[in-house]
Amino acid sequence: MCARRSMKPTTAGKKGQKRARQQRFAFVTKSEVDHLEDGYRWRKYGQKAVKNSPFPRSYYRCTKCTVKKRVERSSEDPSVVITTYEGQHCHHQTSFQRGGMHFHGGATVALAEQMSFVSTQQLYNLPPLRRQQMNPASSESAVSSVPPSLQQLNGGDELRRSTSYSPMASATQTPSSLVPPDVSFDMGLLGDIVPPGVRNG
DNA sequence: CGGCTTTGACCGGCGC
DNA sequence: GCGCCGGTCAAAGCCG
Repeated sequence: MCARRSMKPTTAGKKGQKRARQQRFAFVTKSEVDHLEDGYRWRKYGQKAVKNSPFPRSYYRCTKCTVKKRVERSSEDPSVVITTYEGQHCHHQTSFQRGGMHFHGGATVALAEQMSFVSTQQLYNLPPLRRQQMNPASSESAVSSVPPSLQQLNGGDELRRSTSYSPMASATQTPSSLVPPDVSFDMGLLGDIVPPGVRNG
């Protein structure tokens, strides 16, 4: 209303570094709620309506660190929520591990099993497909090893057709197949979300 | 009283 | 060079 941001070099002031070069990890989840409880405290700091989807995109930021989370619903399947994590948590879970009985100990595991790990690149390959140079080979993308199922989609137009998130359906049935033990999820995010024991199998 | 959510506006980058 | 889009901030309001 008044003097908004006097001089915030943050908005996009990273002109030198262009855009955040933090690890990004996106995955698809089938949930009614767009806010997935991953054990961290998220504070909503913005919401914008995107062209790709009739649903608005929500922006969350960890109250403990600078990790950001983007949540948007699929334009095809309102029940499908696309969550994109940016950055790594440098702290422990705030809650849910003790009093947060919302999920028991295996909550994280269940969560991971529900999710379909999709490389950000795939998400950026969706319809709009504007900037391809976003992450050509800078390995900026989160996942280096994409499951065969996903690769298939990545190679075909299926992803942007109607089977958008077919892998998710499979995930509901055979999640293990989507996440081979070879996958190198060194992105802290996954590591924080999924216990080491689970990642190893 | 504190914390979180909501809404609008502004900025920066990229595409055409 | 202009326009469009995405992303973030900031203030106000509401709820616990």
